[in-house]
Amino acid sequence: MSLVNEVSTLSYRPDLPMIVQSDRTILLETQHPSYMEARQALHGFAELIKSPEYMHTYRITPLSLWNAAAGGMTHDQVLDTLSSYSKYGVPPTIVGEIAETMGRYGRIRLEKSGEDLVLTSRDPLILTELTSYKSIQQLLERPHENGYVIKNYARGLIKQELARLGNPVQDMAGYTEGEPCPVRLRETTTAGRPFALRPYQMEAVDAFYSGGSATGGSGVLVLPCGAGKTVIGLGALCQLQTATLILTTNTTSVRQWIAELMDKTDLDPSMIGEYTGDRKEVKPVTVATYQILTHRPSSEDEFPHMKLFSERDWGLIIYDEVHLLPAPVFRVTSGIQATRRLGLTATLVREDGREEDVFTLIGPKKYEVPWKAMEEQGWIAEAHCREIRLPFEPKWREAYARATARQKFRIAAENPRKLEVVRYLLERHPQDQVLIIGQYVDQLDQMAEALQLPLITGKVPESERQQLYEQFKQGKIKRLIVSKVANFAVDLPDANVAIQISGTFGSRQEEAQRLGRILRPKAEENKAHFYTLVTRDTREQEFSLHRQLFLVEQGYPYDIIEMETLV
DNA sequence: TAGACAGGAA
DNA sequence: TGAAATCCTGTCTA
Repeated sequence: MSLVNEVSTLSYRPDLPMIVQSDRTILLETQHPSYMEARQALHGFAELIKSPEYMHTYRITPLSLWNAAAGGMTHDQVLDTLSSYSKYGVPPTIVGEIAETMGRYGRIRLEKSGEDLVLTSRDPLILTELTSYKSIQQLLERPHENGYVIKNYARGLIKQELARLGNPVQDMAGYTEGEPCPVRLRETTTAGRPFALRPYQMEAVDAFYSGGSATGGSGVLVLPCGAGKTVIGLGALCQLQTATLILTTNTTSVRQWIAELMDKTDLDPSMIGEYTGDRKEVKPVTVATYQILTHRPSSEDEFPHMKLFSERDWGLIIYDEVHLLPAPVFRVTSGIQATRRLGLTATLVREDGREEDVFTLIGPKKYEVPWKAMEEQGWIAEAHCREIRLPFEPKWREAYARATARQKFRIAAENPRKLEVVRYLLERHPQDQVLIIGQYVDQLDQMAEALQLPLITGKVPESERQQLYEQFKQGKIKRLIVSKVANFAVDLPDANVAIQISGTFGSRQEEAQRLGRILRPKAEENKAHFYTLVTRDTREQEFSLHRQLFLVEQGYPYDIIEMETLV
């Protein structure tokens, strides 16, 4: 470390792409020849927070460092990466902070001692310091030769509280095995096609399980859309052979999990249960929605369906789309820390900032497949992202200027000139399957009317949706306009071009999901196009930048095109 | 007993 | 920052 220190203060290397600042942010030049390489290296322990055209800003946070540490990265590796790309070396204060922060991961542990759960540390002083907090004290039962025995219900609470105090706990107390459930992956699907986990899917399952019952067995796997999250869940289930509760976002997804369980495992259908508004089955493998868990007759009542967590001796709980996990489910999860937990997601970021709860209550990031790596291996299509900026007509510019902050975003989003650009793009892609995606139903209505194209919103009955999906899938329809239904519909057919005419305020995961819609590998030319239409110099442009962060972090550059250069 | 629909929730 | 979609439950109809 002292070596890094010396080098960093002595040298100036103008040929390198990065500046590490003492506020733990990093500036990265995007035009630099080693930009891609540096981006990839940074991705392991820093978070992208701004991505204007020439200079990206990353930030190193405690959470990003702990996730890196949980993945086996050392602070020397982090510092090596930083110093090997940094023009001015690494400020000495940062060197110290990174070592200190990463050192905190694993410094405090929970261990099992007979029936007791013991909070312990190699460093008795730190234990004394932390247990002097009232909030911690009230969770302790009594002293122990290695530390403190905690109250039996406090396993989750104490981890949350200590993480809040900046000290993540490494939970080594192990898990209950759960009710056994013999199950294996099949080698051929019901349709007779050979089936096996792809290499990265196997690695993901191993990463989740590795370390056995103490360290392994809880955590989050981060996989792009189309990477086969469900299949990886099945892999974990077959690895553990235990009663499993699978939680997901909506009923379509519940049915899809069940279909996959039937198709790709040797479980008898009588062993698989659906727990939704329609049915309340509790079987060795049960699939439920988050919504039924959080439903309550009135806001003063208890959550009657939360008892599902204790209705069977679950050995594994799978949280699908863990970035959407609702707050009450976090609370219950805090109380069931002895059960193995697997989180699946395409984006670890939550727009509500509860990443820390995911880290402490579900577990650290265990494995991540970068989108670009999937693209290189041909598992997903190669995508081109373009932002097209267009002007207002004077009349609209005026309305925008007069509008309140609230209305501004919507006025910019509904800029009628977007229609011209959509027309132009449709002409450019005569043979492609195109999805036009938007946020406001009024705007979509007008667009559908003007272009004479079919439109799907939440109002369209399920049967009609299925029909349109089917025609689109067969190529009988080549264009489809969709509202936010596109975010939820698992059964939305694949396209190879998406035109986003408006999006929500700045949701990174929505952007990722929409790009995911067009990333299924294509038979002929394995290429996909993602266009996003934005009114120039408005709030819409700001929010668009925020939405793009996640994809830029994954290595998708956005080409900026001015509308005037198109027509 | 199933399906349609309204109303509330997050 | 706001709009839209979804889900769950209860009630009504056939």
